[in-house]
Amino acid sequence: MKPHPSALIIDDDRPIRRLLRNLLEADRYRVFETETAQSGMKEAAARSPDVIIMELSLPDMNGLAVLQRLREWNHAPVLILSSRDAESDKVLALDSGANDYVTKPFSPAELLARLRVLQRSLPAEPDGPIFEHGGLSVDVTARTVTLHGRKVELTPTEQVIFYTLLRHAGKLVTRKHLFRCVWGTDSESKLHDLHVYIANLRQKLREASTRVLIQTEGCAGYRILVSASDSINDEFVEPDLKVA
Amino acid sequence: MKPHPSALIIDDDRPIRRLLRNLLEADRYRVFETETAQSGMKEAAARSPDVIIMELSLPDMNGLAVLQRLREWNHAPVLILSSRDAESDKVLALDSGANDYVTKPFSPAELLARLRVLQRSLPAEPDGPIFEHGGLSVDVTARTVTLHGRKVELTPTEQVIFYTLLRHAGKLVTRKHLFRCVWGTDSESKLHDLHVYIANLRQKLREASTRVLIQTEGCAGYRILVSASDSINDEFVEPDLKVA
DNA sequence: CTGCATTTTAACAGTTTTTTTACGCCTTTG
DNA sequence: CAAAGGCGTAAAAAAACTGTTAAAATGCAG
Repeated sequence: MKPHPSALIIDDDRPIRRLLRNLLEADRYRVFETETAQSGMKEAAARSPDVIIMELSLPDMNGLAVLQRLREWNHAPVLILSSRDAESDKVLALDSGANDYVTKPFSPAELLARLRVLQRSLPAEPDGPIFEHGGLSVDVTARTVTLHGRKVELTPTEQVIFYTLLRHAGKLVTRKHLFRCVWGTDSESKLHDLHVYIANLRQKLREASTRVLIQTEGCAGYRILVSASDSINDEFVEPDLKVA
Repeated sequence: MKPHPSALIIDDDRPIRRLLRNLLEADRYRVFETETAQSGMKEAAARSPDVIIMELSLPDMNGLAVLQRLREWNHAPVLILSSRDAESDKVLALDSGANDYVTKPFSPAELLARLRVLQRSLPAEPDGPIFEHGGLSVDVTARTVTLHGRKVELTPTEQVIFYTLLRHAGKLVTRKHLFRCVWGTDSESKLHDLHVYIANLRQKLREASTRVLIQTEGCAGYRILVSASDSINDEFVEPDLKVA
């Protein structure tokens, strides 16, 4: 999803256009506007907006015809914002390719909400966040960790620890913090367990690659380092990982 | 597109339900109906309707909560048909996952047109209803699964589980997600059932071919893998499947 | 009502994960 | 230097979880 979606307004009523522009820009849209069907179609082609807001009664062409011609090549969602509120108008418009129909006068908040619906229904859900750096790739939705091609099998608890370390890659993670993340308690009773898990993690990571290191820090906690190459002396980076 | 789309009505008002049923059946819908939110979610899971029409004020649960819980696993378009016409109701519902909002009393023709829009904008059911990969072919509309020529007979529940796993082939599917898809609830009470169904599925799949594997992942869920050949050592692929 | 298919329940076996236990290395410190 | 404490590793025990099978309950069509 673009950080700032764009909207194209096709309406011959200047006050309405200004009202819409203010509304949309307050909601962080990039706004384009035109008065006529002809220029509207040109703008739609030139700007390829994320959504189109259109009046049905345009000076130079029937709105329905515009819709049909638009739909031949453009798949951006179209919201009809019209003063005509006859049932037949609505049905015809919706069946001609419009995605929603709002009558004037309209509720600004509702219009914005309906635009959000159109935005939401558009993009096919992409795969979840994938972190990748130096042969280490973590697919959060698939819950898989691969280290230069080799799949690393982690138990649930190992995953929690690994992801927690990775989330703060390069930074120190205190044992206390790990206790809380894994067992929900900061009691020292699980100290032995942590040692065991760290050992297991190290072994599994070592079997796959030398590019990931878990350092021990004083009597405080651990720190994970990911290097771009196999050379230990390489500069270790601090990836900006976000894991659920 | 299925020849006869199905619709689920969730409304506690019997006359409204009858009105809607007549309307929809005249438009060649297969219609299911329930009165409560609880049974509504179960029906949504069991029938997997092409569209859901729902009242916001339900006797047993807030409609917004239903929407949000539904959206965690079900992507069928939802049209809210409510007597509440406050702007805040509309905005909240639309932002909670509803795809359209119509107030009672409503125009029948407009409602049908809006339903057609929802059908049209669906996840754009792509390459026809048949999925095929490495000897596994699934015809969703005919509800048949064949594995290198051999037909696999699956019970309805097995199909839901199988399709759900397949839809996220290669990805982890949590038990919670499966619970919701199959039973419409995330209660752990069905844990045993899930074990049984997975076992049955594995057996049926094994009898037909070794190309389909259902892996168990930690204490999280399952993951399905489909390979191109019978060799177990072959690289398992993650087909880009979209099943309705 | 009866019979069939499906779903649910229940019991048990098998596996994985977590925890416990034991031991050895290393550094610190009196 | 020796003792103590923190840490790493390995293996075994315990617990939790999952797989499998069979039987009982349920729901549905004829």
